[in-house]
Amino acid sequence: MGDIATLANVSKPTVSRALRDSPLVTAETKALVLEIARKHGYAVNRNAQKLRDKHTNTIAVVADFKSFPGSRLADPFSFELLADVAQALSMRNKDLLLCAPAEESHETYQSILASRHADGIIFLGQGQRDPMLRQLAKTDAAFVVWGAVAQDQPYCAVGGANVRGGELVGARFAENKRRRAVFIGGSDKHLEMKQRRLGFEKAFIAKQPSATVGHIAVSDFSYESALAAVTAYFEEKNKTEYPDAIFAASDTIAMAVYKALRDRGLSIPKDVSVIGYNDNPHAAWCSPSLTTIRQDTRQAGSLLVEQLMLMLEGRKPQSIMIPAELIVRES
Amino acid sequence: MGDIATLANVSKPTVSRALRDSPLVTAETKALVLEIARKHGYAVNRNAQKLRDKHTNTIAVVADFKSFPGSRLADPFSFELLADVAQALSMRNKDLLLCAPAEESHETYQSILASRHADGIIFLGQGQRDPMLRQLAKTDAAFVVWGAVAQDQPYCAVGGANVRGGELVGARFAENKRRRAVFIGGSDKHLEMKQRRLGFEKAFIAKQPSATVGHIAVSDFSYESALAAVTAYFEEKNKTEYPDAIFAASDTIAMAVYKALRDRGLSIPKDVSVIGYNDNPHAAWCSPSLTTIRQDTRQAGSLLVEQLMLMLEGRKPQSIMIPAELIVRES
DNA sequence: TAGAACAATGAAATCGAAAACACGAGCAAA
DNA sequence: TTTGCTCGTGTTTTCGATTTCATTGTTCTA
Repeated sequence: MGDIATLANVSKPTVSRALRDSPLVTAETKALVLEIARKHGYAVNRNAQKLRDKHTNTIAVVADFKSFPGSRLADPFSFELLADVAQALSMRNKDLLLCAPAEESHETYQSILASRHADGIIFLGQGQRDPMLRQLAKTDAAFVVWGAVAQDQPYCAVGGANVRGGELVGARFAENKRRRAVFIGGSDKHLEMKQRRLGFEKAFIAKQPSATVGHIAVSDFSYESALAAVTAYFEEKNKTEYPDAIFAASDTIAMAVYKALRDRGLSIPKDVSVIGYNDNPHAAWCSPSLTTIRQDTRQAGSLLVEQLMLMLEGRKPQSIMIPAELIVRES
Repeated sequence: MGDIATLANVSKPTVSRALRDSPLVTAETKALVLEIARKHGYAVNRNAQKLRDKHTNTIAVVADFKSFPGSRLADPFSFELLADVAQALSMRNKDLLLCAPAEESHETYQSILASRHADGIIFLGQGQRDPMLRQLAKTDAAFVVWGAVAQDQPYCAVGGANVRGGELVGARFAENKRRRAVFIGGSDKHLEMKQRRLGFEKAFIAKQPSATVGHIAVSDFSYESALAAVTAYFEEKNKTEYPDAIFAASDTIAMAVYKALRDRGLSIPKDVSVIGYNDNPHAAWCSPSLTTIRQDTRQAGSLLVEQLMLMLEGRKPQSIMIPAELIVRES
């Protein structure tokens, strides 16, 4: 910056002001400085800026790419969410630091903020880290979470209306006169999964009091483990006990269900209805196309960013639920 | 840092050295400083560090999330690649700055480096930005690109063996005695697409000299535009001219082909063979399961990072092709 | 025409860490 | 006993931009 100043025959502060388009410098000087800076490919050093300004203008985004080490991709839903968060941040001119932390402790995340790596954190996926997040909330850390929105939560979360989503599925199965429904998804440690299951069971049984509801637990949300879980389930039941409706907690799991049903020669939806969650692109493309629950990731992304910005301005953020919509297709 | 120094009864540089585990300080002092720092939740200010050190330890990754504005996700392949690049970077303790630049010019990217935002750039997807990249290569910018590897390229690229991939498909169709093959993919401005098409046509015609090869161009790689393009293609042909083999430049496009064929009551693979590209997870799940070309994104990610690191060390990087593998399934 | 108000600019201090350099103590060799 | 070296530590300077605060002219008002 000193060089530019010399070249323009002004002082460093003037260059700084010109570059930040301050009203304190003449249009003439401004133009001169800008021209010289451009010509020499000069760009202000962001690190000096960050040091001086004491804020970094960047947000750390924590995403779990792999549902477990060595597996293939997590559900594409996470990526849509990431893409939409990225867009929301870029609209506010914030930089996005993508984190896949090695160690999962609140100290790790505190130090991201303490070291001025980022001004705030967005967690894409609450998963099983609720206890850690509660710890983190005790500090003055600025963060928001995509996940279940609950009553007693000491931190700000934005998430789908999971209970409602479950209810929609339960009601739909009931309407179609299904009698042996099964939920397949994660354990109750996963708050979102628990909400979906609860809403589902309640709504289904309310309308079909004499029907039954089962539960298949999967350890992670990969296709492989879901397939293993469903297969095991079928193998220990005899044919008369087979479900006639399956609610999969994600579309990826639903694909594993499709496979298991096809292997057994069961037809979808005649023998068994299937409903998924998230409305992955290919839910619409597969055959039969998959009925599923859609959550608007675009809206989710911008709400997450919006609430975090509120926190950074010192204002109070709000936990928000975004609607769940049943997309009825063939399954 | 000054405070920690006072508390530990030493000077700032000693704290600095202790924290960086320098051999110049006593194990005793080191332990004391570490303990005090931990207790007070102190973390070194990364921005001051970056300013002083003149390098940022962060890499900018440019990813195109949307194939065109307003569309849904780009092909999941990009995300697998992103995930694997993220992992490769985190193994080297590099931070990942995710960029979705508004303006696509070499100046934009130069200024990311000039402003010390990042030390280097990884472009995930060459797309149509080859001319821009050539401009950028004229500067001393450190960057690598996922995309087509070509002879006269003035920059370092890591990419799939697209010609070879195309050849595998062409050979496979020829083996199956197909006579009217069609390639559906992007224009020749997209170097990767061009390579796939060329390899395909050459290999197919070589083994089936009397056969024909057609070409359907799609503007972007979304399901919707692919479906529109295929549909239009079928509508202007009469039945006898229908292809009996279709090579889709991505699995997403292949799904659109599936849909179009199903709509016309054509059976896969009896009437028409279909082969895709990338081996998306659900290529294996759909029915009939999709024969496709696999590229190892894990390897791609670590090679991209490795070559970039070479550049940053001042050594000469190398463009590298990773193998294409034909995954034979039902289609 | 003096004095105030104002507009544009410059000098110096600051952010937090790290490297260069300096220094004193302890020890070995001469 | 003196010189010279190593070891641990402290002093000082530096990185580059920005924000006081001070300083010029300039214009306007009484």
